[in-house]
Amino acid sequence: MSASPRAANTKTAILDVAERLVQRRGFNAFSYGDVAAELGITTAALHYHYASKSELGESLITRYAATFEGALQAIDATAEEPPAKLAAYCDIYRRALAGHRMCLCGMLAAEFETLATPMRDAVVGFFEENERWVAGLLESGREAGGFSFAGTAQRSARMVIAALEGAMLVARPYGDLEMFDEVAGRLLSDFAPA
Amino acid sequence: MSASPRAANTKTAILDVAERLVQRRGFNAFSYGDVAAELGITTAALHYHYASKSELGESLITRYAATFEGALQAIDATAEEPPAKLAAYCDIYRRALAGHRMCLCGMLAAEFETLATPMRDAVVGFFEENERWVAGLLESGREAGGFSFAGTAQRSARMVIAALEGAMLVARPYGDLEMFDEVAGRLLSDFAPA
DNA sequence: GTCTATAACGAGATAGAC
DNA sequence: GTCTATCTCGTTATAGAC
Repeated sequence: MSASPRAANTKTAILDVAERLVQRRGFNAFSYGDVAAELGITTAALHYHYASKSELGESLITRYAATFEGALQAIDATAEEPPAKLAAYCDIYRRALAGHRMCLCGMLAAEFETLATPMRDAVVGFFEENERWVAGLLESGREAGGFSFAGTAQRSARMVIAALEGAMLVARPYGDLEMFDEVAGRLLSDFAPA
Repeated sequence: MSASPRAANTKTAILDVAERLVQRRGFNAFSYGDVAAELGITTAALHYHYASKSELGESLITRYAATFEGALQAIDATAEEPPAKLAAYCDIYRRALAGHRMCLCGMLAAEFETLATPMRDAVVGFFEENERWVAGLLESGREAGGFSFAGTAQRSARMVIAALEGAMLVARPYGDLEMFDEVAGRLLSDFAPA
């Protein structure tokens, strides 16, 4: 065993801890000290892997977006109908909330004005990609007859994402997963054909 | 600057500046120094008016909730029909977004885990009050025939608030007011009778 | 790759003069 | 009611030893 595999593990472990802290407390409310203490290393070691907090933030978003994209492709790969796929999409958000986490990019959207440009661009990119995917799903569902809605698919996609991000935001203070389910359930039934 | 006529209203001026900073940057990303510098006073003077940052935060939410409540009563006092009242409700959020601001309590909801108990309670109280008001409006609209929706009014009210908070959250990074309008417009048309 | 040590700064908060 | 001065602590970040 060389020393290299260990390095990759530490990098990943840092991302894991930082990701959870950002999703729960926000980017401006976690510190290198928090992450270092939890991993049993020093902040200096942390700076070896991620030179600056902004750099760590960029890596956080990049990995999160890639994981999210993977989840979307997994949904696409199922033989389910569009309504079931939309439900699966809602469930991605639900699982984060069940872990007392906000969507990473939803949290960063709140703190948007305090972020460096590279992080801002990455956050916007995440939402654009999601909007594109949801719009595609809605459109194919409308063509297949599983969905019914007025206006453009893009407009409805924005509604879906806004409602889900907002549901997480508001349900978390209540500590009420059922409140999220109510919003998601209502969202799904809104697209059901009459 | 020392002869500012604002001197007698320092407490209010502090709230004004702090409120804008929290709505734009978040509670954890503004400091006594930021507020003091903008007002041309020292942080020591600030501590005279608000002994701690948490105390300032509580006053911020209390005033915000009262102002919001006043806006709701103003809507109630109009002779408009429920759909027009719901549109007016959406417009409260829209005006904040036009000023590049998140809803104060939406921002604090993101930072919820980092807040002291009194601030948490005040944030939850704000959302409960809003949910109550919107549910009442939806119910009276359904009875009068201006609205049509399935399920309980409370459930639909949660959907409305989640969508509006989420629309603000997601639209702000884009700097796109029209994106908020799309979500709000879709929300309003969803409640229109078939 | 991780450590010790420390720099450099900003934060919230307090004491006491005016 | 506001000031100067100061305290204490936490933060990001760097230098250099191991």
